[in-house]
This record gives sequence, structure tokens and C-alpha cells, in this order.
Amino acid sequence: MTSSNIKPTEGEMEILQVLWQKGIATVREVHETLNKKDSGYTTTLKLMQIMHEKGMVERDTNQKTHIYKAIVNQDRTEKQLVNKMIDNVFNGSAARLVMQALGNHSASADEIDEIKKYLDSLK
Amino acid sequence: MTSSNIKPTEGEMEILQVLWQKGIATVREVHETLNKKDSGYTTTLKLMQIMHEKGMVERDTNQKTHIYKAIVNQDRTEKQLVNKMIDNVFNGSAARLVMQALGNHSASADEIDEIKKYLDSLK
DNA sequence: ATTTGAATACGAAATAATTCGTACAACTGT
DNA sequence: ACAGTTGTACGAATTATTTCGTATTCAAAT
Repeated sequence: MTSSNIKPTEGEMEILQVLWQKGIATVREVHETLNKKDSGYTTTLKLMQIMHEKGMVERDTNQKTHIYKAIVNQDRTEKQLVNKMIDNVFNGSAARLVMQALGNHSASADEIDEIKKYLDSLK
Repeated sequence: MTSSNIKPTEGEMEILQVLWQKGIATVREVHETLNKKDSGYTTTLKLMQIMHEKGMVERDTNQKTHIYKAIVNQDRTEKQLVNKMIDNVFNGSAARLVMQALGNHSASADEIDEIKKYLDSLK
């Protein structure tokens, strides 16, 4: 087990995504970006406070409105989650994951080209 | 929301994997395949019973020792999980997931060829 | 027949994750 | 100054998931 072994919950991942994308954000900004109709502002607040306790995010509390920033590394976190899925769901085969991902509607022709380029660059 | 929207928990996924791999299996077989030192036999049993209630597995109870079989479709379930990850972790970009997966587990040359073939077949 | 071992059933505890209510502090505009 | 708005803090309820303990049943072996 490596030094920083982070396992964000689903809710935490959603928040991290916003933070990674925006760089920094207030609770309100995060809450509005994920516009969940099914849960209130204080839920997002609480989650972010917990993430702070866990050391996943840092925050600037100099102003009344705190400003949050992700500490956990995006790339490392993504790798961890992908690896876990390859392991858990695809019996260790990255190729199977990839094909499953590409068989989806979510892969556009552009994306496919991009991936081919990437594959070529691997050789 | 589609007709059968299944969201296996992590524990359920582990069991499903064994069932998909073996075709059919008893609780004992499943429990021993996933040799978890941290939880007992009845835990696996209970999980599989719950999965049965949820309609994820079927079982033959003609013998004392029940024989389980996955009902949920492997391919569909995998797609669902992958889609969720693309959404949750990669902001909707299948390409980013793929690259993360390939950057990781140094995919073998064979795997890469296989994937390229697959990509071509998509056009 | 009786004991022993392996199996199921199932309630309930333990743990994890999410959600909310409410108190209170700080800022805004009048 | 003070009413209204926006923010944080945080305990507690709710919901989901995992885990176990114990009762009971069935079958095999002595």
C-alpha cells in the first residue's frame, strides 16, 4: 500500500472533479456546478468539510466565504480508480476495459481518432 | 432509466465476477475463490441471498447445497460501470479513460494491436 | 439412532455515506 | 442600527452496505 492511498467516495469524486476543473472554488460554486436537485447546499458543505478533515482538499479561510482547492492529485487518483476497475471488473485486462469503453455510445469518431494517434505514439 | 438498471455494490461485483467466470457456483465455492481473510462464510452467504432477493442471481435449491448463477448480464453491467466512471471520473470523455488505462498497465504490443483492430472495426 | 459437520435463514449489530436541521457569525443595504 | 441574506459549524437522522451470531435443517458417518 503506497503512502497516499485515497479512496474518494462517489460524492467526493463529484466534488473533486469540479475542483480539478476550476482550480479553486467556493462551496456555493461547487454546489451549483453539480446542480443536484436532490440534495441541499449544506450537504455539499458538509461533504467538503469532511474532505478537508481527510486532507483531500485545502481551504483558505481568510474571508468569510472559504475557498477550496483539491490537494489530491488528479492523475494519481484517476489511475488508482482505473486500476481498481481493471482489476475488479475486467479481471486485470486493460484491453477489455478499453474495448468496453469504446463500444459505448460515448465514444465519438473524433475520440476514436485521438485514441488511434495515442496508440501509434506508444509504439 | 432503462428497464433493468442494476447497480451492484462492490461486494456484489466481486461475487458476480466469480459467477460469470465459473458459470455456476455454490456459496462455498464463491467464498473460497475470493479468499477474504477479513470476513466469514455467512457474510458471503448473506450477500448472495440479498443478490437473490434483488434478482441479480438465480439459484437451484433442489439440493441442500444451493447452486447460484448470475442473471444480470456481464456485458451490460460492465458497460454501465464503465459509463459511470467515464461520467464520474473523466467528465464524459471516453478517450481520457482509455488513455489513462493504457498509460498505466503498460499494455502489451499485442493488446495494442488488438485494440487498433477493434477501433478500425468501429468505423 | 446419535453425533458431527456443513448448509441455509435471518435478525440485528457495526460501519460507511449521505442528508438535513438549526444555531450562530458576518456581511449587505437601507 | 437592524432586517435580510449568505455563510460556516456541527450534531444527528437517514440510508446503504457489510458483517456476524445463532437457530435450525439436512446428510453422512460412526
